[in-house]
Amino acid sequence: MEIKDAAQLLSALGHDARLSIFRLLVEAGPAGLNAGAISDALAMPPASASFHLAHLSRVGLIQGQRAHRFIHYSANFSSMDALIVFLTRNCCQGEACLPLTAACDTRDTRRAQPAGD
Amino acid sequence: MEIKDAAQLLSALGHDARLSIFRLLVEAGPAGLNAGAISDALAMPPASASFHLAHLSRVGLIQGQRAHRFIHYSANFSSMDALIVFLTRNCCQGEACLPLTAACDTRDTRRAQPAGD
DNA sequence: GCGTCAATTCGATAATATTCGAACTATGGA
DNA sequence: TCCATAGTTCGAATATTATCGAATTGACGC
Repeated sequence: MEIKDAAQLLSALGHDARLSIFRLLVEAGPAGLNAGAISDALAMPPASASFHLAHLSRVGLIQGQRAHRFIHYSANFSSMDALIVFLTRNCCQGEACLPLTAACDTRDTRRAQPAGD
Repeated sequence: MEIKDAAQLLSALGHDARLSIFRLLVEAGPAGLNAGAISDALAMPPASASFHLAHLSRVGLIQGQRAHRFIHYSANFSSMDALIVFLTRNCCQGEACLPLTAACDTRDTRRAQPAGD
């Protein structure tokens, strides 16, 4: 991943509405949610939700798949993964700079982490 | 960390110039770099660099400390750490969704990772 | 075909961010 | 005090982004 790609992803996430959508989908897991459920959950006008969903989709952070009359959106975990790797690569000259991230093994124990809520 | 705070950090990083600065400082480690070295390394006019440094500093992703005539900027690793935790919290319904991040233990082995460059 | 529901696109407005030369402030040395 | 250097702030043009009602497209059942 290059600077431009990473900046595009970060910029897409750097907005309250889009970050809320993305987090919702990240927590929803691979099954995802349809557009109506998203705009409903976040009390956002459908047109606004659609605008932001299109943006997230365009940069590859989420994807939508039509099922009958609904479009199910889900987070693209691998692009989030790549983004985190980009951010932390060659970091901090070998010091242990990310204790919370390190403590999180990206599996089930994460849910028990004192994540600083 | 709340949505608004995270969005502010992501938005700050969501710009080529600022992301380049931040990555430069992340790789520079705790010692950091002074403003001139940064604008020099990135071929950026001092006024532009200063504008972006101020932005990153305002949201807490970096900090500057004066030393004689220089101001040494360095990355704030703990805010990056908190941001990553925020992004990945309660994610993916317990599936192992972040293999690359998981493979990175945030210590010295990271530098040997096949990070997908 | 027609009505209905899910979702998107259009469009016009409003707000916010970016750029960077020039002027300015701060620090340190002669 | 005066000069040089490091860095910031000002300012004004430019560019980008967000908002969301209304119109539109697409899918389904009847």
